[in-house]
Amino acid sequence: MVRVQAQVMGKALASPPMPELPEVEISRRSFAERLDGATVLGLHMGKPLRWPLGIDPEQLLGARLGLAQRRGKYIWLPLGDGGLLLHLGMSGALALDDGTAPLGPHQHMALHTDRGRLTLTDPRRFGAVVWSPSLALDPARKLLAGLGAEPFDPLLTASALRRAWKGRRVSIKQALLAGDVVVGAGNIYACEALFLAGIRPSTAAGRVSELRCARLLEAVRQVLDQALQLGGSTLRDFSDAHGVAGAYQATAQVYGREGQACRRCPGTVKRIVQAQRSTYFCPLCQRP
DNA sequence: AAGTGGACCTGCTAGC
DNA sequence: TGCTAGCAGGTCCACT
Repeated sequence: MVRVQAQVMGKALASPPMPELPEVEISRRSFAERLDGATVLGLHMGKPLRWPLGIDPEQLLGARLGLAQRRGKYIWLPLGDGGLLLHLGMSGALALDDGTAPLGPHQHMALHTDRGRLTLTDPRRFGAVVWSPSLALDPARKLLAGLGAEPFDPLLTASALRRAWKGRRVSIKQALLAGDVVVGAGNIYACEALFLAGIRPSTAAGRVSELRCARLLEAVRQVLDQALQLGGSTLRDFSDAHGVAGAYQATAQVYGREGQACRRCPGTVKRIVQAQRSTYFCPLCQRP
């Protein structure tokens, strides 16, 4: 199991980065094909997660799993007549093993199948495992209803972003993070994408021109794609189902780099707080 | 309608 | 050294 110290420029991060879209997608890929068609032998739930499971695990015995899909940061795992909606919250990680090792204190879900055991390790328990009779019915319907477009959806365009954000007075950083227009950019990637696009995070979303929306969309795609290729950003909490840690974090341009030199210009990376979250940016590269 | 802030939770760290 | 307060963050929800 690969474990890399979480550090940036020699300085330990205050807290590990969280699962964002690339991490969720990598998790999904790491077990989806293996469990497609598997039979459930048992489902064990540990300490309460964000919501109750919503079904008696006994009712799932013998049910067949389908191919796991992703929508935003949610994973939909078809199961029997319905499915499980999974969310990794801020500290969750999925792992596939042979089911022989005893469960750790933070492993709050264990799905035993004839092809291995899928576990959710989630120390902070902001994650979720929820039964839903289908994607079109509650609770899945309600949870997925407010999600914006998938960032790699070819139908998503700069003019669509411009239209959606027109008149909105919240900052572009908060608008991006809200995920109601485009999903997938959490705090890290939102900061990184705005840096790449040269947009000041505090700029009102409604004041971002279509040209800059185009740059931002391009930047979001670039940042997420790079993270996917590098295996996700998290070095400590996150790992895929084989326990392989990600390497994106080392390439961060601004995130977690307050007071350090900008990698593009003579400026210094600044940190501000927006909606109770840290935002990192370069005041010289990123214009209002 | 749009925006704001609280709640959830626990590991880590800075500061006393 | 040992303790504690504060911070990190994704999402939903209640409230303005």
